[in-house]
Amino acid sequence: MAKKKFDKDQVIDSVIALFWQQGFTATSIQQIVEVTGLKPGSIYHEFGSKEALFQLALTRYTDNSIYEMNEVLNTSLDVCEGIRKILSNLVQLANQPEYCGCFLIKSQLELSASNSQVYQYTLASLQKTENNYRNFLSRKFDNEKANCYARQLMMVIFAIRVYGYQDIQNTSLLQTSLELLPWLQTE
Amino acid sequence: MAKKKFDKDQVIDSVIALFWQQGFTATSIQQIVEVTGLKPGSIYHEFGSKEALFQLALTRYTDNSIYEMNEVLNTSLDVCEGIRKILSNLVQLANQPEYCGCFLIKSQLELSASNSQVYQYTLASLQKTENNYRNFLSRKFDNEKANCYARQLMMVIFAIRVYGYQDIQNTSLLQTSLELLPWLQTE
DNA sequence: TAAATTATTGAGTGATCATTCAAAATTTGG
DNA sequence: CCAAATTTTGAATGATCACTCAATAATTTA
Repeated sequence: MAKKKFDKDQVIDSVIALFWQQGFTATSIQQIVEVTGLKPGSIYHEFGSKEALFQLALTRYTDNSIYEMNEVLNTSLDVCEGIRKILSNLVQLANQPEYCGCFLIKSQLELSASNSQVYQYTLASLQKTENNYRNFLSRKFDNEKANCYARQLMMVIFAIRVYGYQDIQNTSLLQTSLELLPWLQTE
Repeated sequence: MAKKKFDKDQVIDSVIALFWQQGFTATSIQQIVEVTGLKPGSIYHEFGSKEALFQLALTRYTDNSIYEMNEVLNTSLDVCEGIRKILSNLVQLANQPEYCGCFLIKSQLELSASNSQVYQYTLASLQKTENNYRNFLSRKFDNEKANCYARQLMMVIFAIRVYGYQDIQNTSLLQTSLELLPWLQTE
């Protein structure tokens, strides 16, 4: 067996930014060739298709997002403080000049008309995210409340992700988010 | 002057659905040829470019959306009732099987990396929508409150637009929206 | 009706699209 | 070190992309 020369993980990493910024359709294999340094043949030998590579990139993004999310949540002493930290981080991202939204949401909107496997994946992943928040919230709240709050939280996160393109002052987006979720205030 | 044979407005109307569903990049001139019955030459003679036609389609969608929004608002006796009707309509749209989100938001996310004129238009249009809500809310609330509530409302609307892809039961999305905006309850 | 003006045509432009594959290079097992 | 296995190559595939333009058709003006 011949050993692989290039690092598959590294290729996926460099491709994430491309797909994230431009979307699936607007990103060409040629651009992937330029960014990765691989030739078309190598890309297709390793990944099979543009769509399969896109799925790998999106999966890595999602897994990484959920991992980081849980890291913030699990290092917080208070449940609500953890959520607040998450929201604060999202708003901070939204205020960066090179902000390009949420890869998962962008993909969902772009591919919604196709009903492809990748689109189904975005649906499932966002549901998984909500479930993750619900589980975390049930540390503090009863099941009914955790359920309601998790959905509210998801909606506010969606809102931040989209509103983030609008350039308003740094603090305002976070403030409005906290107004929408009064139960986040522990005091 | 030779009289025009085809109805420009009608062409734009048939093209809206195409761009709305598939996005700018994924929609080809060939598809536009098929849908409108026009030949490529006619399309370019009349509209100049794919992007210009897209802009016309998006502008009509936006103008129409704001018109319909104001129609609902102005035929409501109470300010909050008007807003509730808007939200209810949006949720109802989101629950239709052929739901394809908000054309403006989809375009914003797709074109955000390009920083094109169309992208700038999406930013301005969504800002205009928020201003419209703020003006309406100031019928009932003082300026400060109208400002806060308009932003909250925009965020909830963004959230509905995105969450709408997830297939949850009909009532749940509206209920969560109303939970997020308790000031909508007049009683 | 004749001439001028404009709309429409549709085959054709070169560029770029995702993808392929036989050949070359590389690596490993014996 | 040789042979088998695997990776990598990169030119080439046909399809499709947005777009053009000289020719034709339709309409208006004079």
